[in-house]
Amino acid sequence: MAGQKKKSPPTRTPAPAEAGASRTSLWERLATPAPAARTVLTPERIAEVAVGIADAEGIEAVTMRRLATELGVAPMAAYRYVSGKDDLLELMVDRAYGELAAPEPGAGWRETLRGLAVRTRELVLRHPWLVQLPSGRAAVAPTPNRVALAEWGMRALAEAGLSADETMAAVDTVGSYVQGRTAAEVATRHLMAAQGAPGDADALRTSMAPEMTWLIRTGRYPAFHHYIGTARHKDDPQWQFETGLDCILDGLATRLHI
Amino acid sequence: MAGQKKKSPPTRTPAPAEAGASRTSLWERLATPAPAARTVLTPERIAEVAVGIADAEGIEAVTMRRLATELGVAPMAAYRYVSGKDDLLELMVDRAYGELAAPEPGAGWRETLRGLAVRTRELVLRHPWLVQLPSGRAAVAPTPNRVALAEWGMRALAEAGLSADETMAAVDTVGSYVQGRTAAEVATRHLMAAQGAPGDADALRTSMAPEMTWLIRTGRYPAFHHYIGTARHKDDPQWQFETGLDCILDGLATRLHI
DNA sequence: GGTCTGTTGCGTACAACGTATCAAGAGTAG
DNA sequence: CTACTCTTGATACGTTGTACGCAACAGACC
Repeated sequence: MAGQKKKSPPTRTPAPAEAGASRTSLWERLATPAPAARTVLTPERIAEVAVGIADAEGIEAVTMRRLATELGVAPMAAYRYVSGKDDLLELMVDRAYGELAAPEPGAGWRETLRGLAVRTRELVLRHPWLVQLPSGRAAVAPTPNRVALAEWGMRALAEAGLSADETMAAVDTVGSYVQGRTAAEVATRHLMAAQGAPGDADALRTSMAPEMTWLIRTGRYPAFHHYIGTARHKDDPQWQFETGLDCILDGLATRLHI
Repeated sequence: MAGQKKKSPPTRTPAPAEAGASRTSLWERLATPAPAARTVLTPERIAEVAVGIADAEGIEAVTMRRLATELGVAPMAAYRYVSGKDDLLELMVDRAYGELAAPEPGAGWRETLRGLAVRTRELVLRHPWLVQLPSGRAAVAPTPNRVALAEWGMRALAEAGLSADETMAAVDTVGSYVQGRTAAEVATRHLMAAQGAPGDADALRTSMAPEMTWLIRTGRYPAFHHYIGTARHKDDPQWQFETGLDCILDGLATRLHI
């Protein structure tokens, strides 16, 4: 089934320029076992190098030219494997999510879901660009390893005897929370890191982004001001993340009677 | 305090090119009452026109040139008011969030939080680009109207007698969920709208994006396959949103004893 | 009313990006 | 060795964001 004699069908469609209609899903294209010729470039290597750039210098440093340079290859070479930059980003996302290991089957649904959420947060902190993708498509694209994450969550809930709708709602709820919360955490960290305004000692004292400091001073947000002033865990994103997560898991247990 | 005689201080700093160090927060710059000269352009009009473009043709149609054309103005004119495209996006986001009205004070914390979440989802569905921003900074920037949303949430929880940490955790948890869930919903809708692959009747029957269909067929995701095949509310994002939201509200009530 | 001052908008220009297109190269099968 | 196919290179184009300097206008004061 691998190699035919004459007029062998093209083994891998060369990234069909995303022609509106028949967009074969990148993963489908990549699944053909790569018939081997002069193979200098592979999707894995492309993804690995791109992830390396993004980790080291941020997602905005990942340009097709920079990637090519890093790969020691001409600027257009990677286009044989990805149909455009969006595909590249999807490849990167999938590689990153590939770092997540499957949960051990023994644990209960709650421990499993909690572990997946916590480890996903750690993954995002390791690769902050996961929640800073410039594409919007890649940010939520169903890549194989990302779908695997949902699969694990659903398997964990199988024991609970929920309906299909309830199971999906539970998994998606936790997933949405993780995505939203980690995005906010990474953004906050970036805002704080970018501060350097002189004379804004308030910003450092209250550990707040300077833009936020000014907003607070307008007096439009008394409750916000009060709470942010007295909160003790304000600089403990892990506590915030896990507190919210535990609330959600409580809620699932309560409402779904599990 | 408004007009001095001679050597009057410059009334509005002309968008200081974002010089790393002293980044005055856009909102601070805009707060100076605009000393009136030949005012053809205002931040409000810029935001309004930009939002109009994004609503009609998607966020990728919003370029500085296109914006200038629509404003009937030279390409660089808007740079007097925004220091770059990121600022423009922030302006747009804030204008969109400005559509949200403050909740009525009478209701309890749960109804208020629920109403804010539901109405925020409707807002995002009205302006899908809110969760497709190419910047990542603008996507989570604390703009005045967005902070106002958090403020309302905190005021609603004031009656519940929670600690500052608990209050912030509750508001941020709901907010993160809304952000994550709506982003996924908008992305799914886009994926489905972009489908047109011939011969993929399965995609339509199961109302799944074609990329997802292929992934499922690999057999790597049996639980996912099973649940998505039997779920009845699979095409009812509102049900999914509200179910998850109610779970979270339940969880807050349970864990925080309110 | 004339002049002065500073803000507002315009025009040009450039570097960087994503990507289309075609030609050349490497490798294997016969 | 020859023919064929897949892979990479080179070149180039259109579009984007934006730096820079200059011209036009409004109002304040003499």
